[in-house]
Amino acid sequence: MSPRPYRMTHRQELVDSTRSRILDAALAVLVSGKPFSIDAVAREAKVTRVTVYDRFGTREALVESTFDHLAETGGLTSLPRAFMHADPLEALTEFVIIFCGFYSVHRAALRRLHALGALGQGVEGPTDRNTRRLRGLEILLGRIADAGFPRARDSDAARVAHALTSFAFVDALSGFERDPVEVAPIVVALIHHAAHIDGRDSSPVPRVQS
Amino acid sequence: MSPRPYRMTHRQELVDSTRSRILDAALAVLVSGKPFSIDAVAREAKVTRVTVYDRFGTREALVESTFDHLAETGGLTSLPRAFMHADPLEALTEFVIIFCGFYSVHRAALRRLHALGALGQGVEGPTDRNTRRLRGLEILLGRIADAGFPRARDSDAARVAHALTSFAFVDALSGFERDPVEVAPIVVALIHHAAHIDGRDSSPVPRVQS
DNA sequence: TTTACAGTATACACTGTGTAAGGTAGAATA
DNA sequence: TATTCTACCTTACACAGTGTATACTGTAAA
Repeated sequence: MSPRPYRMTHRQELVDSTRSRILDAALAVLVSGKPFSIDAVAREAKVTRVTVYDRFGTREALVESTFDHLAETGGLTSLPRAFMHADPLEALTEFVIIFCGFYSVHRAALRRLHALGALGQGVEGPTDRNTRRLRGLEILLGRIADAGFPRARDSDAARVAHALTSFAFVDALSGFERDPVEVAPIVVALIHHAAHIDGRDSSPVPRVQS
Repeated sequence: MSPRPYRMTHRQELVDSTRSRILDAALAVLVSGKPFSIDAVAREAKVTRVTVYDRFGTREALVESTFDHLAETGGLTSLPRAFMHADPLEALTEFVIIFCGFYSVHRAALRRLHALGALGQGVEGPTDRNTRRLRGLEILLGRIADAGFPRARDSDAARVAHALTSFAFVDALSGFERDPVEVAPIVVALIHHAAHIDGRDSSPVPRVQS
């Protein structure tokens, strides 16, 4: 009665392709402005509603997966480049710019995605997606601390930087007429202040740019 | 055929009371975590679903009214007090504290309310609720500019302060363990920096506190 | 050739939305 | 006091979306 072993190799590609077709469809529906229903997603993906439930189980899980899919395919892949700068301050700037660009491109989708996520009555515990940005900031601020701004390692600094680089804040700061990438310099300046990088009261004298 | 004139005096009180009973019920449902349905609100208000539609027309309008109801009855009434401080810097601090307190008390409701508002496919144009906070900040920053920090009147300053005092940012900054009122000092400090109140490069010398 | 599995087609129970029609009680008028 | 107006109720209906169950089809894997 034990089922015959069955390892999927070539076939897994088909499965994966329908999966990402569904996720792309979900994004398309989000951007379109039409109400986000499983039915609309399924139709857009040219797939049955049942298949969507089969892949993702619940509506909430589909939203979660769409979030991740967006992060993986939406432009955040260039993020490691930010960590390769020799100058940690430049690295931080690049980091912020990449995120603002990401927010800019997918603004409509992200707004609805965040709203849908907040409505799922889940306590919205810290997602790894969120903590990943926080970890990145901690690393960059650590390097900045090593470069002569020791207070950048304050526990507050990373927390504040995390909130300042959140989609919610960048979106609010951009308002209706501005593009998120335009406000990146403001975000960077605010982080500098929060991490005491603007040289007001950091004990060692910051490096003077020649 | 013209209807007899009918001015409601005493009766209007009853109408208003059911109206606010519905709005209180809406808040209760939001806080409870149960899905926000017209049905749940009606049951909580001991009123028929039809009555809710009668009062508010559509679900979206109910959400909007609930937002306003929260602002009117939820603690923002003490806001004028902030404008009575002689010292505009203290006024700004009080302003921020009042909003953070408001966010703190109604955090759960505000989260879901914002999510519901963002899902209403309306373009989410600037609500007066939002612009009212912006106007308040412009006034306070104007006074601060008059008090010796001219750059506080920069157009950017108010915009940034507005984003920094948004529920979205304060909520993100508070995270899961902190209370929104605790982060008020951080918000104030960031606004000071955005408005060049921290004395780094404002042309006239700021007042020295004796 | 046979089995396992992704995906389809269809149907059902359920919850929620929004509207319609007619009834009741009580305040506002005459 | 008798009448009219109106908030609110009861019931019902049409519709859209969610989530699950059942039986079928095509194809990759054994």
